[in-house]
Amino acid sequence: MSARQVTLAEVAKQAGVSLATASRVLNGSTRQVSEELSDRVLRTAEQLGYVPNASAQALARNSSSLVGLVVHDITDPYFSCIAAGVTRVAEEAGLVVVLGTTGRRPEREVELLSTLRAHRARAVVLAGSRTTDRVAQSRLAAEIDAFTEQGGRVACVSQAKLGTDTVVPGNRAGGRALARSLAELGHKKFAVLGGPSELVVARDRLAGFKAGLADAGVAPPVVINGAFTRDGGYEAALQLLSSKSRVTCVFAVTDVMAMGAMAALRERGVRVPEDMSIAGFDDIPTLRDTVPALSTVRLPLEQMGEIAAGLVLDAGGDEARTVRVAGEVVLRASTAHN
Amino acid sequence: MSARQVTLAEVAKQAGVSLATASRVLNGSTRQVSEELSDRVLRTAEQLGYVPNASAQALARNSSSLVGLVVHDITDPYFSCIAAGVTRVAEEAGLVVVLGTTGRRPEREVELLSTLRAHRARAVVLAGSRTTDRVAQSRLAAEIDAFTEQGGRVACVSQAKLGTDTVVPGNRAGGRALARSLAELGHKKFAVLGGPSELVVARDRLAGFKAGLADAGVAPPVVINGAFTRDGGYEAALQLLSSKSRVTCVFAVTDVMAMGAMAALRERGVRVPEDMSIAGFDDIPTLRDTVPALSTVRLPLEQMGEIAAGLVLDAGGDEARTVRVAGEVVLRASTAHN
DNA sequence: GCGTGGCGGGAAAGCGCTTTCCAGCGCTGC
DNA sequence: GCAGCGCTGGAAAGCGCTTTCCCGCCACGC
Repeated sequence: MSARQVTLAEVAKQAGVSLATASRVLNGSTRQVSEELSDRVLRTAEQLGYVPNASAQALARNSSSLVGLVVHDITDPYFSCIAAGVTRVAEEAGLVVVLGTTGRRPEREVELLSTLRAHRARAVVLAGSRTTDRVAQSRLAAEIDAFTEQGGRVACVSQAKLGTDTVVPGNRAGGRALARSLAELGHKKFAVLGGPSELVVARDRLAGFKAGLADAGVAPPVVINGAFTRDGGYEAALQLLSSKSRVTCVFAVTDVMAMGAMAALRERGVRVPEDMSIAGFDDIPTLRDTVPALSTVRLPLEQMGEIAAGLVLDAGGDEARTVRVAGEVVLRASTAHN
Repeated sequence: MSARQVTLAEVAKQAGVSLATASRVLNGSTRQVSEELSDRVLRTAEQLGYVPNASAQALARNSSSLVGLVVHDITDPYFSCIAAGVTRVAEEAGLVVVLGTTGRRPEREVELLSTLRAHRARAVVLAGSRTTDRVAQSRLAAEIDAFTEQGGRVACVSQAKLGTDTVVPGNRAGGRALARSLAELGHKKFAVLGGPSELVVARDRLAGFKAGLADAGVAPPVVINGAFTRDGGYEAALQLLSSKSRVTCVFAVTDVMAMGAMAALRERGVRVPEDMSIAGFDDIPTLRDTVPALSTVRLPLEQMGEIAAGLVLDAGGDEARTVRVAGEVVLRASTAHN
């Protein structure tokens, strides 16, 4: 084993041409090569099973074919959908996706970016949600600068005041619209299961929701913060149930949290939607199969990944571009009239 | 922008040492360097924000820090769980994961492997399910050979007669055990929603299930084949309902298919488990939140990813190793006595 | 005192490509 | 007839590292 790899030099020699010619044939050089030589090179390359060494190419060209993708947790449907979108676009462009997971640790994000920089990734999509932690943010910003200085491009999914291209879901507007729809159903007493207070996404959705309630002349909601996960939603719901508040409708700031919350309600014998209405945010695909079907604000997750990848791949100007993606309220069986 | 990248040479010059010394300091060379020089190098590297060029390192060392991961569809929880396991192990080992998705097209698998070979990935985990398509299989085998020839390692998740390290879930045994458990509940008339007949995983689970029924002295099941997806399960279930067969229990060969089937049953007003019991296979995390909770055969998906990554990362002998992972029958609310 | 061996440091030869630069050649235009 | 041009092919200089090889130095043992 470990038969040494076929190199361009071997192909060239075998075909009786120079290294330069072989290189020109086997890669879309601007230079023309006569059909005869070209054929010969192609044939011998094929015959020898030649595969160019990507590292060498990257080194010589000073640019690689890697695209980074940084997510918190790939098992979370929110992220895996975005990942699907990003990989689709990247693969179509003949690029290769490097997947990094942070486990929700901001410092991991910085580490990953640095690794990606080491690999001279040509672009990175950051799909983690930004925090309000000043220190973490500034370190991240510094790393992003270093990355772009080197000629790499960065795009974020979800808002980030980081001066990068960004795909911004309508978190605030979505939350607001949802609140109004729910108020129209006659609910008067709301609870919100919010994520960790330092997450911008969570804050925006909450703020939007509050604004929507205010629009409808409804009292502000009870807010319970929990982890941004299924179990976080579960815990938060339990906490809500054990509190004295008599709410009739609860909004979990992500679908994943809402699923956890529904499990908690079910366990405690609280019927959805008869005793309690519940809604989430994102419209992850698994929602189709919950019972009752969960009301939510639909975000085109895969498409968001595609857009982010698109932004980051076509050069664009120096200007940071922002693409807004609207959320659409989808009322299903988990929310009823009150 | 595009301020040229800090190179080792610059660090060396700045620190007043040779290239060799700088290299030795900044990477775990076996050679010792005096503390004084070492300090100086480290300090200037830090100060200049030096990040080694991974491509150059890969080229010089003739080995990269890339690990490939090939899945059919990253949004499928089965694969995303495995992916989580693989990335965890890879990241701990300081490696970087390259994610490739095939969309269930066998030729894509070959392409991806070739790309990974171009990148001199040091290892690859193939998480797609093998098919019985001879041509596709032999092309894949050839590509795997080429990859290993080059010193890369390959591991497969799910059985593959490909001569690679393999993590083998107990598909047959799991199917068999499940069948027996279900027969014990008193069911006499079964249906199986099988995947495409050329998928080995699907076949094995089906075969095991049939064997289990035979063990219990129950008649063979009605078999309906559909796509290996949620919608495939949905369609297959509809087909089952419109057929004349009066079955009381249905086994979908994957949880994802089972979820689709449950949706179909729900739509048609067939109550689970009162009118029909249903069970799946895999125990994907989302199962926790279906109603009724789905009976299944539990596979430690994330762990399988970890094991595969482990196999592929620690050198091991030339021998192809096989790790068997047992499935455990988990009966939940979706299956009832008959 | 001098060969020996161990050790820290540097020069330089690659690793497998890309790309610049130059040589040769057949044209055109004066 | 020849300067000038466009075009194809090859030689060779990198790209940023790692690693071999060599050199000088010091501590030893005889």
